[in-house]
Amino acid sequence: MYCGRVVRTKDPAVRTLLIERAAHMLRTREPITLRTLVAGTGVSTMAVYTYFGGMEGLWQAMRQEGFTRLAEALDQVATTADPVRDLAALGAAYLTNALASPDLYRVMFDAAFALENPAAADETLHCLVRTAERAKEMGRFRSDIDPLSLATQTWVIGHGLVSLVATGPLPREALDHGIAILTALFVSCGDAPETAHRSVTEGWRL
Amino acid sequence: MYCGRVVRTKDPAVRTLLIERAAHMLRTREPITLRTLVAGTGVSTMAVYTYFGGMEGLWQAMRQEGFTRLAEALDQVATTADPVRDLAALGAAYLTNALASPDLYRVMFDAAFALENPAAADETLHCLVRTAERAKEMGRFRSDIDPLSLATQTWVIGHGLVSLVATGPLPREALDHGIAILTALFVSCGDAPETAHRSVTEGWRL
DNA sequence: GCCATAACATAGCACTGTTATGTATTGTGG
DNA sequence: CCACAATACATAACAGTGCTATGTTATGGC
Repeated sequence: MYCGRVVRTKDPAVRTLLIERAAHMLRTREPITLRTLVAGTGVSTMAVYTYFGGMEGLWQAMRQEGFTRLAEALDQVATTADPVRDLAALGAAYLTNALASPDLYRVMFDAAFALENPAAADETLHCLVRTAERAKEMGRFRSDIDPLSLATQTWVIGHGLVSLVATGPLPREALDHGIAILTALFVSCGDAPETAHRSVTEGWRL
Repeated sequence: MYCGRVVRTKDPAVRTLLIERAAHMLRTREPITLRTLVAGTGVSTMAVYTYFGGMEGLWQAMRQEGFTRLAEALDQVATTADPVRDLAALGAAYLTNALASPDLYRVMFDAAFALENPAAADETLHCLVRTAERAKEMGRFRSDIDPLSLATQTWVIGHGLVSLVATGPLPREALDHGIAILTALFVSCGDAPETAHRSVTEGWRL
């Protein structure tokens, strides 16, 4: 059996260089095109095709990078003895991360990436689910509460808030609505109203 | 003082023709470009510039059209004796309208249209606010509830749901989470849990 | 040391939105 | 009534886009 010879290997440094340059151009609001991306880097336009298979592949890589950073940001949220506070803090971290780089956020949730990487969504939800489970085990939530559903609902609230604020319709102060909605949601899960309100306002530090 | 003469007037029919054709191409997933848009219509590419000032102007007109249709869809929601049900129905109508034409929805909330037409958002919120006021007057909500805030929160929930479902991360069944979140929100406003649940499930017909 | 194969560079293609330029049309003031 | 000025519209060109065809260079296994 003939095994084809592998003769040249891609340089991973070039790949990360392009991604970081694209991320930088995204931050500085420069339009990212094939030619502006490679300009000044010394590499030619073909590099985008050998490393990403085209511009769409680069955007996919950017989305992956965005989800990775989001997961890191959520992981850095402190775990305290109050899981309800932590759940609100995770929501706040979601907002902070998204509003810190709204352009990357827009790329992440750009349409037409359906099912491209369904694991990314689950990964994002994972720490939310664990925190919800913890709150349930501590007796803050009723035993019939589904942690995954609650995590999803928390995500929905955070995403709706940051979407409407980032794209313009709602002013930045509207983020405070998150406190009321989350508190109502957690109370409906069995937490005591005063306790829930205190935990949420404590975790909701933007 | 010299007043310039107005000698030729634009034909409004051409404007609506282009908008409707663009809307149709949006529905049929055809890529909308300057040339594909005017192809077959008999008008030349310059028409887009005389009527919209360019492609960006056409997208703005599309957004306006989208918000107008959304307002009409919300206006068609029946007003019953149960304002809490109506509030949930408005949320459901928002989802239905958005998912019926997800591409138009994406255009509407496309980024970089910040403050382009801030009245559009208020217009969208208006019937939500009125319904919230009605529920408050009927004693379903506490007297300290701010209808505008509650309407905004309802909008945030609906928008978060439809965004995550339309762009892929969440499956369509996730729309059912709206019932739990809205019920929790309305209960937090003073409505009785059983009554709120019944009203929301009644209004939440997708 | 071959030499097949991948990495890379160059030039061109079809397409995009936009604009410059020329023509046709039309309402109105004299 | 009608000449004219200003607008609507058509044609063609321009700069820029992503992408691909083609040629060149470099490299690692036999």
